[in-house]
Amino acid sequence: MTREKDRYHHGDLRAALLAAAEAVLTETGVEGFSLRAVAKRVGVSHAAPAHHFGDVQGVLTALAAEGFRRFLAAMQARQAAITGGDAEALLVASGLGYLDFAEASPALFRLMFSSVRPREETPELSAAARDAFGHLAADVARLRGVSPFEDSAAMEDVMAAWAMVHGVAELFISGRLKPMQTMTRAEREATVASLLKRSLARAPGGTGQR
Amino acid sequence: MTREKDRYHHGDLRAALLAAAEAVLTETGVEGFSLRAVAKRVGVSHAAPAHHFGDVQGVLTALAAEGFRRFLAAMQARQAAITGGDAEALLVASGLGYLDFAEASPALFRLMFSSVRPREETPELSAAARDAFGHLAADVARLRGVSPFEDSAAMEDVMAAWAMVHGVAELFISGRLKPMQTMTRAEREATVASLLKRSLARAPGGTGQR
DNA sequence: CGAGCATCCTGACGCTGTCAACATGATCTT
DNA sequence: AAGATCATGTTGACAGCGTCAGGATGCTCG
Repeated sequence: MTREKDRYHHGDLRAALLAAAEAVLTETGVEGFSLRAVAKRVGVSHAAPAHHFGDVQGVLTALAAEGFRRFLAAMQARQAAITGGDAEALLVASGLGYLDFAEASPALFRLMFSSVRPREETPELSAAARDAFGHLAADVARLRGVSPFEDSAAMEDVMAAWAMVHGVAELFISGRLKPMQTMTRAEREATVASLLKRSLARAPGGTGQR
Repeated sequence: MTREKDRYHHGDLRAALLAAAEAVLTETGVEGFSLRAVAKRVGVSHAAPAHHFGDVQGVLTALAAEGFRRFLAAMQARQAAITGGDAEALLVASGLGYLDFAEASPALFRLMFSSVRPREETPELSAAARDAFGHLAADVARLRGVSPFEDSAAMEDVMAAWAMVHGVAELFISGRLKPMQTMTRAEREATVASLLKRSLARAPGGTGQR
């Protein structure tokens, strides 16, 4: 079953390249990302990555896909940390996991959500993104007792919660949410929970859309 | 006082470069942005932009600053279009203007909010961004009758409304808000208004932060 | 043991941003 | 009016970039 180390010329170059790529991404952002810098960091020739990922877009696509998987894991981890929570508490936990990820890996977060470089149509990436979205949808389904895909009001709940937590995440890692930057961690989480609950408060009458 | 046209070699190269830069940005995104492509589009040598903007970051910074000014104008335009609206209707109008801008200039929107390339500390850029934020804060101040900078509950309202509309904008231009992509313009605006009103619904008890 | 193949390297191409040196033309001083 | 000065724009060079073609290396399996 082919141990990771001591085989081939390098070992497991693909994984090593991905790790180095994330490091480069973190240091330089998507805009300054360089394939040659990744190769140099691993100590391999500048053209080696092409054999595993095709081109630079391939590397960024694989990175984004792995990002979505870890993103989902961050939400699940927050949920696993609470014991006797109701459906709303579980949804709030997902939101906090959402923010955990964005805060821990802002460059990766932006690559996933605000970049045109990864190939969106790739099966691996679109599946990983769909799973992450599905997690939020499932949270709302549990809360409302109905699938968002069959109930437009529940779908509006999904959009509301998602947009709210995503907006907070984006603005926060951009340093534009000044009031939240000065809070303690506990204060911040309480505020985020409060904001998320707002997003679940259905307006009287709702949208009126089908 | 030095007319814009018919002087120097080109005329008003700075403005022409900015216009070309926005076109290139729209076509290629931040990641594929090229200073030489901008120069070529204007029909000028590849090093000409340096005299007006220093380097590529200077161009993107100026572009982002102009973006924030037009961003503010889009919010004001929506407000000017309604006649007898109350404070909440005015805030919703700002939100719709927010989305107008993001939808009309997604690449510029991302440059302003999700890129590390513009120099944030530049006076021109930070002032333009501050004005845009101030507009939202003023909307909330009118709605609540108190300045968000003196009332933490009102500041939470600002964060809520901002995060909500920003999240909607980001997810929408990324094509990730599927249910909203299939709506008519009127349906979409009604949904956004509904979501924005959610963000203004204070939870019973609030956050409890100072 | 040797064929085949996945893996990795070398060298080249045109592209990029930035810099230094030079040309041009408007403005200001004397 | 003439010359100096400076903003404006050009040219050429440099290293770094992504990508491709071709060659080297070493594992795997017949």
